[in-house]
Amino acid sequence: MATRWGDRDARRRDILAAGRELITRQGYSALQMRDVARGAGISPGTVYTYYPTKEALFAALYADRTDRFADTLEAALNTCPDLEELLVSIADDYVELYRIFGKNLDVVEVMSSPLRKDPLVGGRLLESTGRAIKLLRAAVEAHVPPDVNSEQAAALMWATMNGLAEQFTSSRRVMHANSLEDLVRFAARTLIGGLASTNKDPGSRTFLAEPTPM
Amino acid sequence: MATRWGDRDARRRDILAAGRELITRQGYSALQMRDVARGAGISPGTVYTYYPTKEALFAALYADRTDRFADTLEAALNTCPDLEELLVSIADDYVELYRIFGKNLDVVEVMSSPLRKDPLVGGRLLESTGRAIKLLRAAVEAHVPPDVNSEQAAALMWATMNGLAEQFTSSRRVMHANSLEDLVRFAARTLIGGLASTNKDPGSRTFLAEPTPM
DNA sequence: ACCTGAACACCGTTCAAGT
DNA sequence: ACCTGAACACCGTTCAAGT
Repeated sequence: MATRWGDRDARRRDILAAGRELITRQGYSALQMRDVARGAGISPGTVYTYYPTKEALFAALYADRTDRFADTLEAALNTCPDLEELLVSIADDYVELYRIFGKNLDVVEVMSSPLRKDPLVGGRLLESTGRAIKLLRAAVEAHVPPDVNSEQAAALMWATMNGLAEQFTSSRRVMHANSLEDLVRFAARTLIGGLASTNKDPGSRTFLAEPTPM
Repeated sequence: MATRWGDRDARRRDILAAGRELITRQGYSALQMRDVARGAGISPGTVYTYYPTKEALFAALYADRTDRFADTLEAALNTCPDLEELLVSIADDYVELYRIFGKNLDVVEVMSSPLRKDPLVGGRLLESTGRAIKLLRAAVEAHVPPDVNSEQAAALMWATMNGLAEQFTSSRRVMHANSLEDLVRFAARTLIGGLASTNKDPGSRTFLAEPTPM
C-alpha cells in the first residue's frame, strides 16, 4: 500500500480491499477489525475514522458486491433469450454472493439505524440493492405474460433465488443431490409455467389458460 | 427452579427453557451464556457440563423448535384439502421459526463437527430435521402429479418457503408490500400450476399438459 | 487534520477449588 | 459426581497522545 498520509479516498479503498480479501478468502468470521487494519497498513483506531462500526464496513462491502452482481444481471438481461437461461447464467454469481453475505447482513437493520444517513454506507446500500431489484423486475416483466402481477412475480422469483442459494450454501445435502444448474432450470420452468397458466391479476383471472409448450 | 442437586435431566430442561426464553423474547444476540446460567439458576461453568459450546445449545434449541414445526406440518397434512391451504396454514409458524433460527444456524456446520456424535445435539438435529423433510416430501407427493420429479419439487418448495420466510423477516419492504398470506397463496398457485403444466420427469415429459383449473 | 496503539468492555470458555 | 465463580482469551471499540 503506497497510500500517502492524509489521502482519505485511497485509504478507504485500502480498507475495503483488505476487508474484501479477508471475507472472500476466509469468510465472515475472519473479518476482524485488527486484521482489516493490518491489511490496509494502518492501526485499528484509524479504521473507525472511516467506518463507525464493523457492521458499517460490512454493509459497504455488501453494497460493492451487489453492484457487481447487478452488472452480471444487466449483462444477462441483454443477452439471454429467455428467463430460464437468464436465471441459469446468473445463478453461480448469486450463490457466491449469498455464501459470503447472505446470512450475515440484515439490510433492514442497517437502514433503520443511523448508518442509513451515511452516503458511503446506507446511501451505497440503497443504490446497489435498488438497482438489482429494478433489473430483476425488468427481467420478470420482459419474460412473463403481461397480465401477471409482476410485483408478486418478482418477489416470488427473488424468494426462490434466495432459497436456492441458501440450499447450495448450507443444507443441500440433507435435502437432495441435484446440481445447482439442474435445480435452477427446474425452478425456472416451474415458475414460468405456473405464471403462464395461473395467477393472473385478480381482475383478469382466467380459469383455463393455455399452458406454454416447452 | 426447584431442580435438586444432581438431577441432570431437570437441569438440562432448565437450561433449554432459559435459552428458549432469551432467544424467543429478545433474539439471538440475547442468547448469552451468563444469562442462560442465571435463568437456569446455575453458574456459567455448569452450563458447559451440559452443552460443550454455545453453538451446541443453540442447535438443541433449534431441534426442539423444528420438532414443534413438524407437529404443525403433520396436523396440516391431515386436515388440508390441497397444497395451497397447507402452505398457507403452516406459513406463520415457519416464519416465526425462521425469524429466530433461520440465519443463525448452519446445520451442516454442526453436523460436520464433533457435535454430530452427541445424541442430544447432532442426534436430535438429524431426527427433527429428517422428520420435517419427510413430511414436506409427503405433502408434495400427495398433491402433485405423479410424473413430477418429487425430489426436485420438494427441494424447490423448501427453497421457496425459506426464501419467503427470509423476505418476511428482513428485506421485505425493499421489495414489495404484499402480505405473507397473499404471497404464499401466489407462490403455491404458481408452483402447483407450474408443476402440473411442465417439468415432468425427463422420461415422461409431455408437451401439452392439462392446466389445473382454479 | 490524520493517525497510533494501549486500554477498556464484553462475552465465550476454562479450571482450581468447593460440597 | 456435580457445581461455583474468578480468571483467561478474544475481539469490537475508544481515546489520550503523537506527527
